[in-house]
Amino acid sequence: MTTQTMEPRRLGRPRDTSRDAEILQAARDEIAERGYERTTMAAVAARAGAGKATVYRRWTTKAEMVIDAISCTADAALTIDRIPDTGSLVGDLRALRELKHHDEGVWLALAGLVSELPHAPELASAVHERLVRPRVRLVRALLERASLRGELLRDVDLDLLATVPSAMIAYRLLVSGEPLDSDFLVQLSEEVFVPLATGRPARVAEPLGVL
Amino acid sequence: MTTQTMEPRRLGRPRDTSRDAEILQAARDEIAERGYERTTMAAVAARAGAGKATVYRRWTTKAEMVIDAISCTADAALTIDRIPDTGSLVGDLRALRELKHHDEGVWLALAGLVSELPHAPELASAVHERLVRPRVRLVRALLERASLRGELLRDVDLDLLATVPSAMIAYRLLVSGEPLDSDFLVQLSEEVFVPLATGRPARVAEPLGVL
Amino acid sequence: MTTQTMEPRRLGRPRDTSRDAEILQAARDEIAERGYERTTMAAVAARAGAGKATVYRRWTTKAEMVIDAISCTADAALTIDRIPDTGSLVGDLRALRELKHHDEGVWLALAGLVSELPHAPELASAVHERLVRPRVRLVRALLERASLRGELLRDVDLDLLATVPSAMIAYRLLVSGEPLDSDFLVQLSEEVFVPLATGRPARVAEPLGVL
Amino acid sequence: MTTQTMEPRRLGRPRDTSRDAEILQAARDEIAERGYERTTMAAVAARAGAGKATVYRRWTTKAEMVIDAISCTADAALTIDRIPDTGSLVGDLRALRELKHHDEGVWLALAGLVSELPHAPELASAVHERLVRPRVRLVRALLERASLRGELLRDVDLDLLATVPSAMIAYRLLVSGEPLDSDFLVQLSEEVFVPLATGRPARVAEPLGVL
DNA sequence: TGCTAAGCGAGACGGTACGTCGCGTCTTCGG
DNA sequence: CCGAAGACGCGACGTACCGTCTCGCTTAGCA
Repeated sequence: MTTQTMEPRRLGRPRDTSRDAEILQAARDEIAERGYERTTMAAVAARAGAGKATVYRRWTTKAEMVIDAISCTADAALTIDRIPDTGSLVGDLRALRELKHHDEGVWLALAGLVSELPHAPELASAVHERLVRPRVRLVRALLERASLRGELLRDVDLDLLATVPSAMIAYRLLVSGEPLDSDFLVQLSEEVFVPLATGRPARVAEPLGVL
Repeated sequence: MTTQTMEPRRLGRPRDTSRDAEILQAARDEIAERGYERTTMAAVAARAGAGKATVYRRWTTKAEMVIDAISCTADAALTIDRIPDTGSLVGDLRALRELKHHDEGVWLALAGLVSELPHAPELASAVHERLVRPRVRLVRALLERASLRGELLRDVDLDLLATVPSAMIAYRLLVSGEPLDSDFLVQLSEEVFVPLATGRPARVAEPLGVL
Repeated sequence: MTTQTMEPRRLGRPRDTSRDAEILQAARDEIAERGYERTTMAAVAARAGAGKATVYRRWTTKAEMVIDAISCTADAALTIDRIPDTGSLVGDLRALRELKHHDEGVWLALAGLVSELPHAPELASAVHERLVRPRVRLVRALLERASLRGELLRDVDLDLLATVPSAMIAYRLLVSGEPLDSDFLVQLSEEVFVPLATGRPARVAEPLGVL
Repeated sequence: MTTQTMEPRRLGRPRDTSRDAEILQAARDEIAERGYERTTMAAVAARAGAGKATVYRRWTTKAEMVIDAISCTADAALTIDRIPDTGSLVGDLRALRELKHHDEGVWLALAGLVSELPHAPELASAVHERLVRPRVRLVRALLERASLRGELLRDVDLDLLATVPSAMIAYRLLVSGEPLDSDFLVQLSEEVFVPLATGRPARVAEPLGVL
């Protein structure tokens, strides 16, 4: 047995994989400029200097393409390894805030997909797997780290707790339409998330906003 | 007594107000069946046995119509008056849960509007005023009632806190796609919201539904 | 019984029949400028200030539209009544040449349809009925007029004979690509058609070209 | 012996000239089945078991390929040498009819090219040279042979006359859509062409097919 | 009672995005 | 270097939906 996969040795000209990234970048740019709804497949293709067929060969649907576009970003690969252990949950979160290049774009692009999710299970699972889960998983990892330190309340449900930041951020961007300024992020972290996890009240005396 | 408004005394056939409710019901049905994106003004009109002009005479936009459709429901008018004062925040929330006829429909319809909000300020404020604010306001009223009882932590930000339940519910329905079962609502209330507001950990001794 | 037709009393906004002519004119203009192949439905619609749907509502196919476009012209309605009886076949043809506003456009548009005819029977019969037959019928009527005068040979097949001018004109425009100059038309008439019909040789002594 | 041309001695694998004929045959088959418009280069290549590049290496355009396809047939090489001198024009034409393997296919393929001719001069001249001229030239040669015999009218224009059969055949196949049955060919020859050339009426005593 | 203006169902209108398909070129691989 | 396969840029196709406009009718309220 030569190869472990049964792929039948692709014939013909292979996909130009460099076009993938260029098209996804064009998609991100269009979405950033015009929003999901007003983003056109033709415009994405034109911006990437590609034909529409080249786009549709890769993604059969605008939604699929957008998922790839917004999940293939640097900070999508944000893992617990890149968050230094500062010795406390509140410190770790502060470190996380400094790392994150404010991924508003991801959430705003998600806005356009939300209406499709209930009727497109594959799309929903892709969104979940690529966009939602990584963020929740990272928070959960921080909670587990804090748990090892003994910072957490005994009986708290980590799975539920880990969704709180994503929920609050999504709500602020998608529903109430306010920006993700750092005041909000600090407040979310130190007045909501940490007290909830540790059972200790927020340290209100401390000046808000590291940045 | 003349009319108090300067309306120039409408001539001609008056609008048939009974059509409003029928159209809104048709809109709700279509949205429930097909989702916001796939709902067509023509389909709503046809389902209501009306012409498109009859619909557009009342709402200039699909989004506006949908807002009316989903905000004109019984539990949209839920106010603090209808929540009995049970003597504790956790009890009040339990009463609220019993009152609420699970307004999933409202949130799912909201899903379709989310993508338009960043580009349609009027729509955004309508959504905010009609859908979001009433729910947040109700929660805030419950918090104020609890505050008078002395249940709350001194320095908690009521405005931020009051958005937590809406945020968690929106996230569950719109983003993670899970249903609003009562286990979740109990957990949200008693493991997240109440501890956050009062600073006291969840009453873990009490059975929390199935889990 | 009220009306003789069973038409069910058309509902809704009636077609704006004035758009028909404007679209057909736009189609003729586009075809004249760019040729049949390069004429686009979108371009025709845009030139007519119409939407594509308005065009497709009337003609489901480019070919159908073009047939209408080229058959709804003034000289399409050319009948024997408008050809004065000059007393001889050759004179009648001369009168015909003066009447005809050189319908090259019709034939050139036909060029684009020719490739579809063998596979589209409806199209073929439309082309035949609207474009070909009227021209052949006119010539045949002139032949019959000449026959009453006793100009014709006894045994000539009028049906076949009547197709000769159309065939020669089509061949010149579509196949050999030469223009329909008046020398050719005179020669066709006086060296080919009249001798063929009457059995008398062309009158070569006479100077060619009335015009 | 070196090559007589200055071609720089082609390197590498020589072109497989057997593919030419296979591709042209595939092209003819496709055109016969689907018509020129609906014939696809990809389909021709696939039918020939070839890649599109193999096709385009030989002909830069669908039209060019089709011209080759339809001009590389046996009776395309029909010359005056193969028409026995029967002693009369009408006899020579009868001999020609017996030789010709009814080249309907050529004319039907031409149908698809007609629409391109006005905008593609090279294509037009190729069509003219390869398809039209040989047929006209053959007829003209027969006319010249008849002229030597003294059969023709003195002042007839041979160039114009020689196009009549092609024009009538093209018209019948491309425009009126009727088949090239032998009745028509006989009538064309003996009631139209010969009388026109010789000035003598058709020999009506002889039975003309069915009619 | 009849007039009049606006409401009504129906559907045509100008736009615009969609996803598909064909053309003619280009790029990879194996022979 | 050829040949098979197929990706590429381009752009037309025909469909669907949006929000507006227009048709002929119905229906209230005023005269």
